Amino acid sequence: MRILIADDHDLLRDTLVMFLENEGSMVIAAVGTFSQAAERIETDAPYDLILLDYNMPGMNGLDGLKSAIAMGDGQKVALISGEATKQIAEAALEAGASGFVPKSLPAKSFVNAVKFMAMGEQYAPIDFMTAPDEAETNPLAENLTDRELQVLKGLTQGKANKEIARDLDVSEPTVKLHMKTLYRKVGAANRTQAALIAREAGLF
Amino acid sequence: MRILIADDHDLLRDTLVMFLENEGSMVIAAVGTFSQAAERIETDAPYDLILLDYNMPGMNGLDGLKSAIAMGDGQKVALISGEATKQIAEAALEAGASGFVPKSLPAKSFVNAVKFMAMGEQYAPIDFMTAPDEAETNPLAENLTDRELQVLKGLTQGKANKEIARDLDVSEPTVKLHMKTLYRKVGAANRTQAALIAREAGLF
DNA sequence: TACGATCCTATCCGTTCGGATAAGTTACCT
DNA sequence: AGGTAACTTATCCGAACGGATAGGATCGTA
Repeated sequence: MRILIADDHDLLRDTLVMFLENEGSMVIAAVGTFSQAAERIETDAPYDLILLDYNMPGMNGLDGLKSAIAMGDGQKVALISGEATKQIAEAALEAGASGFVPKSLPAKSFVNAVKFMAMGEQYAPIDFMTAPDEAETNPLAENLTDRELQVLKGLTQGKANKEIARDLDVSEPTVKLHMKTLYRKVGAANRTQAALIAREAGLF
Repeated sequence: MRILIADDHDLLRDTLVMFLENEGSMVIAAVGTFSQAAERIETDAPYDLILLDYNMPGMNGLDGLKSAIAMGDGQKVALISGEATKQIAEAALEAGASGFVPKSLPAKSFVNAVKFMAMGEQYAPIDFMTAPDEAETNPLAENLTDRELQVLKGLTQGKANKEIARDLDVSEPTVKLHMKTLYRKVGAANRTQAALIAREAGLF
């Protein structure tokens, strides 16, 4: 079984290679950047499974995953990550990944997951995926009307009321009203606070 | 040689334990949170070396490192991390850590570093420590005077000029002047943009 | 149909901002 | 001693903002 591992943490990569090869019946190739991984996929295909680290030079979020899937010609590509959220994992599976493997997984389970995915199954740790979305989409966005969200978006881009009014094709007083009400809703005393709160909540 | 490893990534922990024990002459204890590590230090001391992950439940930045050093009664404590910056590494060594080990280290070097530190030496990878500060502390902060930074800090807390003036014990016109000049310096058209830019840059 | 929620517009008023200008004080460096 | 940079205060003015208030339009639901 041929496996390609791409992770920029040498420490994990080296120990992982040793661990997997110890398992027998596995041949592991390991690289440290996405571009190296892409090269291997080009020249060294096919692999039974390709593991890509989410935080790795060249990955650029899920872009790397997607292009690896595209160029892999049917090869199975899975995401591995230490910090990624459930949302990212879902997006990865959505994009066609064979699985998502958090680094918080015990090594034994990791081996099983690798075998599982190499056989063509889709893998993701149940407990990780069923964990409640932290505070759902956003406690903020829920209470805001569409218009208020649009105004807030303009605000987080540092725009003046007048600009926002022009963008939304409404009058300035209208924008000011939405502004005032959304301040109340998000608990801000002024526009700067509102903008920071929105950013903090990960909006836009 | 007794080693305690605390890291919340089971994957790395498991493989690492195996790798180190394979080396012979090492007895490894491994836990996944800072509180577990603290417990081991309390009951299971002494260790020849204690390795703490920087991103781990309960660590709270360098607080965990410091308290581990304090309670360790002379035991050597080192920091291990995948994402930490050079600044953090320096602060850790400053705080009395026996070393700093990035996860980007090859497994072989890792073993050497562990032995080195267990012998009482201070370790940190040269290339990592001598790497230029990425764009210095912050391209922004460099050009701002002390006062301007203080004003900017107040701004990122959503305060009004008047509040900031009171906090810094200066008059409001003074704050406004600093405001104006720092807008120019960071390239902001208004206070909201300045606040967002500062946050974006990781200031405060 | 009536109600309520949402969205839009408008006016008014006081406050806050943003910018220009002028000028004083320290402190440090040459 | 002179020069420079940073920090400080002040005044003035126009623009933007924050809040209150009072309508009107639309839409879905009771």
